[in-house]
Amino acid sequence: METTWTHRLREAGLRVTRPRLSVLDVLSAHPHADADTIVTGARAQHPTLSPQTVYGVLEALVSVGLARRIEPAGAPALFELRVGDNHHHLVCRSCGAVADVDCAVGAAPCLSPSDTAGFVVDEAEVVFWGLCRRCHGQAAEESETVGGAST
Amino acid sequence: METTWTHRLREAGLRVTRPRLSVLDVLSAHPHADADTIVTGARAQHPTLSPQTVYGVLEALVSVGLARRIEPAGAPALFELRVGDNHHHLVCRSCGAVADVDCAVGAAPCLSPSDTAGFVVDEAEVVFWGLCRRCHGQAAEESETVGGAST
DNA sequence: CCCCTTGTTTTGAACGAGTCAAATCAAGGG
DNA sequence: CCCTTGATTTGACTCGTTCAAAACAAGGGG
Repeated sequence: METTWTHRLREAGLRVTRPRLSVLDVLSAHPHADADTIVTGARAQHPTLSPQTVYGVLEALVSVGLARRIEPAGAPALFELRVGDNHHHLVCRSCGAVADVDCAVGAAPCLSPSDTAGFVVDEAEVVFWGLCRRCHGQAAEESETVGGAST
Repeated sequence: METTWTHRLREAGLRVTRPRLSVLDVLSAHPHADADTIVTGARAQHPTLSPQTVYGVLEALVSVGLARRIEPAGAPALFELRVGDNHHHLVCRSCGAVADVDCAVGAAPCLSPSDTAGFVVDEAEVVFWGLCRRCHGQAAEESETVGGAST
């Protein structure tokens, strides 16, 4: 349904505007998009949209819990619509691709550090670093080539 | 021993210079310092030290494995000398204080996401978010005051 | 249906953290 | 003591993001 976002926005106490619907559309199509990707994508529907507006929309969505911001080290922030389940992420060191992971084993094993040093912990954020299938495949090919085989 | 760092640097194939020793000193005293703190601290020993030099030193230390860089979301990067054990961190949402945590339960439970979506994972990074003892205490005091009690 | 209020968007400038590049300098082997 | 090469310095610059003021429009009240 097309008007689902309209309802979600109003339920959250936000006005329904074109920039917001465009951003939500882009996020549906790109589940882990950075601000720049969102600006570019949203301009398909709203060509005059400015980056600042997108930042404003994203902040509004995050603050009412319709979107979540993730910030992998060394990369611009990413936004996703999957909220409320505190899932984690796989990040490719080579191409930056991101995939979702449900919390590792059972409920929330990572929420139990052995010694919290007096901290009251409310969230455990986990990032798995590695290579995505494609980049890992390329790395393997290259080492083969280096090894001698060609073509 | 004062010359320990001298040996470590040489072992790593790095020249021993004043900026490097100063940075290492500051990191010993501040186990989770950001670049700015390091610049300020190191200037006690080397007043003309520039930020760019510190960035250079830090990059050198990280690249040879004498230091580790951590990047909590929404804050400047921090550097620490505790390396080689892939421990994790507690971060205070209020004041930014950081404490070390040994990996949660047993060996490395977090290194086993249920479904890796084709990724080859080489590291699991865990950040526990919450409030440190001091900030949690202040928050409690304030809600008490709001609730009615005083003094 | 129009007006008014208030939240949004727009415009444009500014910021902090970090990077890049060329020139100078000094560590430490010969 | 000199020379090579890596390290530091200087300065400009980039990127992602935030700030502020003015123009605008969503949508409730009359």
